[in-house]
Amino acid sequence: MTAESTNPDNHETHRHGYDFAAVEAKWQRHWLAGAIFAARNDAARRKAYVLDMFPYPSGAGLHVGHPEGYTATDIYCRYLRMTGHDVLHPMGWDAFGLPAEQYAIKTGTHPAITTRANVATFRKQIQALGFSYDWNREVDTTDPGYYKWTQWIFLQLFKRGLAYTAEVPVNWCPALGTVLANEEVIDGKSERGAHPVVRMPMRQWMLRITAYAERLLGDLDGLQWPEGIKAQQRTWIGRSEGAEVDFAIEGGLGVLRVYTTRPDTLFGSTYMVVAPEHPLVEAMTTDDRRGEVQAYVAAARSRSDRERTDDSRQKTGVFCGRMAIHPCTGAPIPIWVADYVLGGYGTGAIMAVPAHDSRDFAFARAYELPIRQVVSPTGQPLPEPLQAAYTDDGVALDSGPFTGLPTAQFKRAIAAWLVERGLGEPKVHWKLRDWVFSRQRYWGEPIPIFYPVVERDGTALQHGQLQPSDVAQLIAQGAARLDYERPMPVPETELPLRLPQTDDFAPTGNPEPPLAKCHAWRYFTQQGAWYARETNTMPQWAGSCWYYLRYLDPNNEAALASPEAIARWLPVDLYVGGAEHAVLHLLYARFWHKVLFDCGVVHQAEPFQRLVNQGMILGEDGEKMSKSRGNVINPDAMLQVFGADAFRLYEMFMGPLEAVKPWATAGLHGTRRFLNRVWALFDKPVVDAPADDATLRALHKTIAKVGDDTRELRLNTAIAAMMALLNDLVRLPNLPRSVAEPFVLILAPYAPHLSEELWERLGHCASLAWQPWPAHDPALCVDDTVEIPVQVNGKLRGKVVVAKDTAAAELERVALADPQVAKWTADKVVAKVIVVPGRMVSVVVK
RNA sequence: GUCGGAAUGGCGGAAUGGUAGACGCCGCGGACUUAAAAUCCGCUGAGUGAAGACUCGUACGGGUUCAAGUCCCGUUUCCGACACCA
Repeated sequence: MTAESTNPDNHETHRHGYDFAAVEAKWQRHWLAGAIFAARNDAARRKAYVLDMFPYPSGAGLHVGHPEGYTATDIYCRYLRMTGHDVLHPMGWDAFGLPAEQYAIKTGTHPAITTRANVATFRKQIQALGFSYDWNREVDTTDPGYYKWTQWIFLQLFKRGLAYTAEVPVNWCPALGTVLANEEVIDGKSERGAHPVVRMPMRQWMLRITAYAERLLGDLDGLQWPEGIKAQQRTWIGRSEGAEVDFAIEGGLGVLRVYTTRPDTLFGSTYMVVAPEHPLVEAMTTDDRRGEVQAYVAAARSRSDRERTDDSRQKTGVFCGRMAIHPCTGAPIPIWVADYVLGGYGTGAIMAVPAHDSRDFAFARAYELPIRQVVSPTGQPLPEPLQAAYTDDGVALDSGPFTGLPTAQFKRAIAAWLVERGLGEPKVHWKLRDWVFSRQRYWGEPIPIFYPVVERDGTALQHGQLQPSDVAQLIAQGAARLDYERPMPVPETELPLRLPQTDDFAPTGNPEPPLAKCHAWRYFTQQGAWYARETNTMPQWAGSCWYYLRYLDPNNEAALASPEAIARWLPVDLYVGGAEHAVLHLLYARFWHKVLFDCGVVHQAEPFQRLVNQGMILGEDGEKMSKSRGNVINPDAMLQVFGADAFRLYEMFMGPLEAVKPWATAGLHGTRRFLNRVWALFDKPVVDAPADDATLRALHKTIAKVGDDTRELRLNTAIAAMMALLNDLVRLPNLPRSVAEPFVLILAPYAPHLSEELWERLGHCASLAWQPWPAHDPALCVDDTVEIPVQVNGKLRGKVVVAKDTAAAELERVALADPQVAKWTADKVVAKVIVVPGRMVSVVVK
């Protein structure tokens, strides 16, 4: 008996089982104080790098979704330690981001202070769940020691020509005086206050992720990732094979180049469309159409991407007045300007084939343009008028020399034909765009770039007696400007480029970032000349792109991680997190990893070998948890009532890790009861006598199953198996040590606090965290006798109990002799008997 | 629309093509208690039956097989992602 259960002051907890609050606090202290889970590093042992997607430490604290993935990886890691692995299992904070900055603007509290407080809350909450993280490796993306290396990676990108600036539209909200992120803009209005938002071009940093499109696509094949995530990334990258074709523009205006994936429908092209931003729009527009076209282009420009791509919108466009010459038939076809063609994809111009493209079909219908069939399933035209575009492959018709060719052959033939005549060529295009990398925000990593300050005539602004604020004034007055054509990298030795301390996070009132107001930080002299720092900061994705590398060697000041640590731990063997990061985070991180691979920093092409998405936990009403629905479950409250072990167990017992599943607090009573029953089991005398055969078999089967299930992350069925074993053990008069010890050990990854306590009670002084996983005896995992179902004409009619290795002939004899079976075979002719020894007997009668 | 996933008792879920519903929740009955809670024992897919037992049953319609929740074809519904990318 322990002190808890005999202490009269503790009768409350005794009645409900053991004092889990005391036990859990005790072991959490013990693990932390002894750094029990510091990653061991012995090159002779197998390594495992198990990673959770690190959280953004929001002010709201942990929700029940966070511990779902964390518990799964914790169980897995504890299992791996017991099976002889060196395990790297770290945790950290993705702490740059919008909410802290918005809070700062509202309250004046510096984001660093908010962040520190939130991190402390998160750490405490996570530790209260007893996870076996190596806390010596905690990282925080807002720590200058961390973002020094985020900036360093940016410089590598810059040096390789993968970071560049371009004029890109941003969402500028004049009423709020700030630039908004896409997700802060809803239907062209600001999320807060519903003020109008205008799109205006601004100089932005871009990352050339498109240069890696081919590799980002190809390398997906070798990854152990959910099919859905791979499919999403493939779609996002959007490789498309087709051809570019030149159409001559009437009036000697050169050629209009289009991209199509269906060059086989070339003969069906009855008009052309260029995007409103196409460079030739101006030149192609005839004078009588100019007013109309200009108005259309202006209207299109003011529309947001979202509006323009709204599917339900009626297609619009204007005829520019000019005709193109069909390269095959020589027929003149009209050139239209319409915003259903996107400027940023392909060549920004298409040949419209209304008979075989649903968008062109809709447009042709609306503007009464001709529709010409050139493909059909059989090569015979479908009845006209067509009700919809026929977009499948088929056989060509009315296509000159190509008539009668199946689509695939046609595509090959026309490609050669186009190349031969210099009219076009096969071409691959990608949907993936370069990554807009700058944000007009304070709370992010400063981009380590600066520009010369020059006078009106372009000569360097000399130091003189100027102060930074004077320089700012000169620029404001137009007497000086930044030479954005000459971006210069901050020397690596000067990293980190720290965020300036400031209390002024308020929007600037113009599209410039808040850092533009930090004159003393922004303007500096070097060899007598003035320079100005970049004032855009990096997006939140930056820090999360490479954090898995910093964990390897978090305090290294000379490199982002030592070559030894990189060689030892990479790649990440298991990465667990939410599916909401299917595309962006996982694609960006893969991109950076490949760049670092090309830099020779890392040695695998891919960072994350195996990926698992935990399913969302819904509210008790089956709806997504949200404050407005009032169905949010607070994990702290659950821990208070049920304890960490019961909470962990419940989250895993709810169902498969990947599944979306509703919360049910009632279910926690089940896991709480289970743990109490385990505790009560040890009230039985622990004896050194051997266990009976049935118990031994049940134990060994359970050890095998829990091991298998844990490796496969089928944690729900592993728990069910341990519950079933307990149901057997409680019936025993006493508890053989040879059963008690393995049982505690297999339970340990799942309910580590209780297990440590029981392990100690069994007389062990060291933590069980590094105990070997109990071995199971395969001979004890099968029964000597088995119950064999007997089917007659496919229906279960009887069961016979036989020795497990009963031969087929004997099994058949016993089965047919069984009275229950005989009842169904009497008066019938046995036509066939299928015997699967050890499994079942199936009798066919007539 | 496209892509990915799912559909099994009152609920969460389990089932290498081979005894559907393990395990748990809820519920019901019983023991203990002055009583309740907690705990322990038992029952718990639907239907027929006194019982032995039988019939039906894994979204729907077909098919393959001695045997289908599981494999194949088609349909419906739900969830998630993408969505004018030519």
